[in-house]
Amino acid sequence: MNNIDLSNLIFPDINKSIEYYKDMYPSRNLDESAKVTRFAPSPTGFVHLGNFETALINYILAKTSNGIFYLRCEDTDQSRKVDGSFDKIVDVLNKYNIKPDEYEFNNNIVGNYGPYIQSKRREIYHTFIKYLIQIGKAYPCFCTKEQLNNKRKKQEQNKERIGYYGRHANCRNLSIDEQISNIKNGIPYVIRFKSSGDNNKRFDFNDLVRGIISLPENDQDFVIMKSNDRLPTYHFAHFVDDYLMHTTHVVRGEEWLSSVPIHIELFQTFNTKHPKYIHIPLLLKKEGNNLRKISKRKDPEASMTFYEEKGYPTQAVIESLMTIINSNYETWHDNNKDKIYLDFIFSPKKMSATGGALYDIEKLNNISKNYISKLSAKELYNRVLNWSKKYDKELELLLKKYPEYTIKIFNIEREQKNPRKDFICFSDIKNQICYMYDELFKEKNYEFDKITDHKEIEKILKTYIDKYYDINDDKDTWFNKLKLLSEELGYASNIKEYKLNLDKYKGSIADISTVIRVALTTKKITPDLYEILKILGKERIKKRFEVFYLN
RNA sequence: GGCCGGUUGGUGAAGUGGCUUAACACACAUGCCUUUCACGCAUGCAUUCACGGGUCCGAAUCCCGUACCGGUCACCA
Repeated sequence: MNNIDLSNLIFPDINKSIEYYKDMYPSRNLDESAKVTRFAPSPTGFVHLGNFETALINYILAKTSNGIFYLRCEDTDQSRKVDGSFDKIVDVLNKYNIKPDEYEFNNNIVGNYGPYIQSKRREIYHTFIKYLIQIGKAYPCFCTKEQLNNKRKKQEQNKERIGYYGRHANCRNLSIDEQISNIKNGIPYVIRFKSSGDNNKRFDFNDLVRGIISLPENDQDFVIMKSNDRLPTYHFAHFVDDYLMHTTHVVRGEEWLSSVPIHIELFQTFNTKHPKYIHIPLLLKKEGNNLRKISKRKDPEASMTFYEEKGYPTQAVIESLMTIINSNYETWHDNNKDKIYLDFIFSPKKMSATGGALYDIEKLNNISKNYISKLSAKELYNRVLNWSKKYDKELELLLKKYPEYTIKIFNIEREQKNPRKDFICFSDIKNQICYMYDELFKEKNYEFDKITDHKEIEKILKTYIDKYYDINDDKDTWFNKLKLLSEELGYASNIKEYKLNLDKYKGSIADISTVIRVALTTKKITPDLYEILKILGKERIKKRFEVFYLN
């Protein structure tokens, strides 16, 4: 009995060689500088902001080098798999217009290096594992979970390095006959890689963000195939897939940095170059005095659905991530206003290696505010309408009922050099302009400021509407009339004048405007009053004023 | 506990030995403009780069030590 017999016993149906697959997936015919990258999420739930950041960087790397960006579904952990979550991932990528060149979706394979779903690549993994067994670089391990736990406890007690390595790797020394009879007796087993590394030796590893790092060689006999579903673990699937798919750059979270020795050893075993690695810092969040990983459960902003529900424009989300990804991005963008993020030359070295980038929602708000302010009224209308279809039915109805009217509202202090910036995201809008629609003008918490006396309010409103307001006035005329109104009622028409003679006046034109504004909208803060009056129309103005008339 | 990474204002950070009396942006504050709100503009906001020591004419930048924070040590990715 020898390794060949063992490998045939474990994989009786595998009869292809690794050469077969190497031929099947030849080198990609690309320029030397072209980068092949991938987004390789596991379908375990919703899309995390950090995952999305990874996807974005991978995409940028490929697109800016005339390379290939592909999507690979890493579903080797069947127990954590959540139905429909891969669809969500595809959906998010689509929304943000991050289009993979190669992918597999709904049984439709695009690209020559598939399948792109790991659970469908079982035969390929098995072929590689069979080969490793044959050359004596992998072996079945029959240790139970309990035995492994005990081993770990013992190691902890003895203050030894924890793990399955060297003399702690019991099953490594089983004879072929023992292995074969165990398998024939139906004892469950995993396949482990037989490491030939030495933990006391070190090697230099070049991480594209951090530079050269000295790491110890791997000597762990890590698991490469799980026992019940016979699927590979991440480490092995990473090697096989990125090897056969000819990935040139792997972008992943910092948590993988400590697995690098394992991955390097795998690539070395097959005498092949490993891809370049870009380990990006984790997105962290401050909680009290401690930092922690941004988490799906505690932080709504960790999920990409948060940004969609709130109605942040996708461009704003990408912009804000770009400022995190490369700190010189913002300056570049200010100097290249007409360019898009794909024109920017991304440099991993410019990435912060600080393991503590706090995702700053304030920053996103600012970027988003600016972005929305630059949209035309028509464009904004379309975007908000589109958003409302899914997230705000009431708003959708209104937008559809009053398209022209709404665009007029959106156009107040917009489409000019320095537009107004008061919408952070689409979900913000309804509340800010609710007073423009009678249907939404229900909750009435009038924010009167200085003048609260009802008699005075009535007098101001009545005089204004009866004597002064004319919807056809141009802005100067309108404003002059406001001055006349102020003077007639004993208020200063000029603020400076008022400040100089506080006791001469009841107040100033500012107080008069506030009364009109609040009576009309309930709010102290609104866009330009002249425009609002004009858009509301005289009838509606009258109605809103009448509420304040004492009988 | 072992190994790896990190530590510059309220926040993201620039900075790799002298051009830094620490850039830029967000946030905040004040003022100007202004009918209000906003926009815009102006000003302010780290005498100091976790701490201690060393090298040097010169250190946020190089070296050593300490502290703290994060990651990892699964048949999860």
